Parts: sequence; C-alpha cells; structure tokens
Amino acid sequence: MGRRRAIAKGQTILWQGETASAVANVLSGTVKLSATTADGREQILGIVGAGGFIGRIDDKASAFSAIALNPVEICLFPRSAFVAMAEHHPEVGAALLERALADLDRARRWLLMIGRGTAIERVAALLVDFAGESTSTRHAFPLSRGQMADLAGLTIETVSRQLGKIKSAGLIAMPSRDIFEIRDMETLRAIAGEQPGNRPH
Amino acid sequence: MGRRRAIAKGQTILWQGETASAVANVLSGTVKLSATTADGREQILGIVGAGGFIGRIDDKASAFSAIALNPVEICLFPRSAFVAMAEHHPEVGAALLERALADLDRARRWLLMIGRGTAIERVAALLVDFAGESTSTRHAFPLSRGQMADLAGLTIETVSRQLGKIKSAGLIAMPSRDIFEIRDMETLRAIAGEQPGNRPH
DNA sequence: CGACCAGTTGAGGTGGTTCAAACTTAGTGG
DNA sequence: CCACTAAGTTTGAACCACCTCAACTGGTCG
Repeated sequence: MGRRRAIAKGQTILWQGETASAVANVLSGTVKLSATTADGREQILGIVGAGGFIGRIDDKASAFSAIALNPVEICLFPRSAFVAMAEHHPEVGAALLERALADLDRARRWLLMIGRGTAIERVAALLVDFAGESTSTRHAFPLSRGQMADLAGLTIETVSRQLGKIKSAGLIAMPSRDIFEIRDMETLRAIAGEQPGNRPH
Repeated sequence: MGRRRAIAKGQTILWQGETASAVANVLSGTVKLSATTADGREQILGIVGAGGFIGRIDDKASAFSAIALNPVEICLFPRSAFVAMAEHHPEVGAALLERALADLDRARRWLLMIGRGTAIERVAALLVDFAGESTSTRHAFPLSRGQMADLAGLTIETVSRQLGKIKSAGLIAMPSRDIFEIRDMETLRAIAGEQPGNRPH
C-alpha cells in the first residue's frame, strides 16, 4: 500500500516551510534533512536511510527540507491513512516509536557535538561514524566536503584543514581524496569524545 | 499505576552512562536533559515539563543525565511494563509517538540554532521561547545565566553580554536581573531567525 | 587541450572564549 | 541594623579557533 515513487539525486522531497499532506517511507537510498537560515547558512539536521520516515504527523509547516543525496525510492502515504494505520496496528506504531526515539537520541548526541565540540572533535566524530561497525579499515567518504561541513556546522575549509591535521597525525591515510583508511581508531574515537555508541546517524 | 516519587531541586533522576531499568513520566516540575563532555563542558539537550517522558525503551546506556531544575514529581514504571502498555493500548502508544516526534522536531530546530546561529541569535531565541505564547510582556527568567549558556552552547559571559546588547538596543528592559520585559517582540523574533513556530522547548 | 569543479592551502579578520576583577543581591549571625 | 559572606552576574582585556576571502591544485569531461 502507498504510492511508490523514484526520486533523482539532489531532488527535494519536502520543502522547508511546506505543510505536506503526505508522509513517506524511504525504501532505498539516502535522504538529508537540512534547514537554511534566512541568510543562507545551511545545517544538516539528520540523515535518513532505508526504512526511515519523512514527514509530519500534524499539519504544521516543516522546519526543514528533505533532499535526496543519491537516487532514492520512497513510498508515499496520505497522512490520515498513515496515522490510522499506526493506531490500528500496534506493532507498526511500536516500530515507529522505536525509530523516533532512536532518531531523537541521535539528534541529541549530535547536539552535544555541535554545541560543545571543537572542529577537530566534530570531524573525528564524522570519520568514526562513517567507519561505523565495519571491520574493514578502508572507506569511501559518503558525503562531499561541503556536506560534511553542513553536517558538522563548520565551513568546507575548516573540514579540509582538520582532515589534513588528522591525516598528518597518522590517524588516517587518504590515498585519494574520496577514500580514507583508518590507522588508529582508538585515538580517533578518543578525540571524537566517544561515549560507547555515539553515532549521529 | 507506577510508583510516585518526589525529587528535590538539583537532584539527578538519571545519570549519563547509566542503563536504567525504569522509565519515568514527569507529573509536575521541570527536568533538564544534559550531557557533559570528558573535559567538563556541559550542553543542555532538552527540557522536559509536566507530561514528558524520561528514559529509554531499549537497554542501552543513556547519553545524558536528567536533572530536576525545581521540585519535581515523577511516576516510575519498570521498562517492560511500560513497553507492554504502549503495545496494548494504541492510544497510549500514539500519544507517546506524537510526543517523541514533537521532541525530535524541537531538537532539530535547536540543532540549527546551535550549529549556525550567532550568539545574539541564540540568546534572542531563548528570550522568544521564554516569552512563549503569553500575551503579557513581563517575564521572569526561568533559567539562570549558566543554564541559559549551557542550553545555547555559549559561556555565561557571552550570554550576559548579549543580553546587555539586546537591552541597550531597547528590545527588552531588565528591571531586576531575573526579570525582563519585552519591548520589541517583532525585532526580537527577527533576530532569532524565527520561522513560525520555532520553539526549542 | 582547455574549462570546470571539488578540494586544498594561505593570510588576515573577528566573534566568542578565557582569565580576572568588580559588582549585586540574598542570606546569616553578631 | 549592620557587617560579613557566598553565589550569581556583569564588565574588561587579551587571546585563539574558526571564518572569510583569495589563490592555487588536481582530477574529469567535453
């Protein structure tokens, strides 16, 4: 049930300020939630992957936009149908609640990082996050420098410089500019100020 | 149902890093959710008032502490009982979901403010929030300068200086140090960068 | 080859922090 | 009623992390 829809990379699914009458489920791909201040500064507020939920349950205006970072498939529901389903199928509602609380947790952890972390701490946190639970040491950057900057609340230049610092400290290697290899995960986590399980997305 | 419990001002209800086996509902009073970095910098992640929910549904460690800002009454449930109730009573689950999504919204709005806002914008946003929907122009600061700083991701000194600036610009008056009167709400909202409905808590 | 785009590097400016001192206010006891 | 204290706040000066602006580099695609 719901209408399936393909979204091209870079296309906006939901506009900041819009009051959407539909909600969506992400089937595949990655979506960024980002807001822009009146004078054009952008901040990424969250990243939604497969299984994630986009939209509002009430009819208020959205505080942020949802934009596809790569080709995305979503499943659209009218809001009323969605709410009804959540109320009649407890297991759906419970899953939704669980996800909302997990998202809330991530948003709050990120809030600490942005509010109190230095530039190098934020960039280290991004790297730790990109590495995820994966055992392999080699990774591609899933985000451009600009997107990393918008996520960390920094500028492109600062992100680039901090990556340089981390590289020359021997914590990572960067064989090409969109690939990094973790050399010292322990120190990296320490810089990121990682309490166990500190993953923004 | 659940055990009722009175908490004194300043007492910690939930410790950062703790894995609590109980969740709580706030009956009265105000609780701050705050996290502290390894080197002692604190960031308030959220404010929970009456009707709010504290705790985790899973058994992971909490990323933040919950501390009473004033005398608080809470109602404690074992986590399992709470989860069961949410699953068997759809309307409870729905209410919980609604609140979680609202909290998520506030956290994300605050993330934008913290990530991209200047000091004066953050302080103005606090004032607008304190004023709330109230029609009266005179208000008491519900938080100390230090708490405002921890909430805005600034230092006490910066909060004090920005308040001074806002005062001498004639946007507010401060007849005593814990009372303020709004003189120019429109400009204040404009500085806060308020998209309609931009309230962090 | 040349244009373009993302990323890097450099130099200088600035907003917010840090450290320190003065001030205010409420509470306490002589 | 007046020190005296203690906690919170304000103010000042110097510093530094990050931003801004600008030039440069290295890939990629026509």
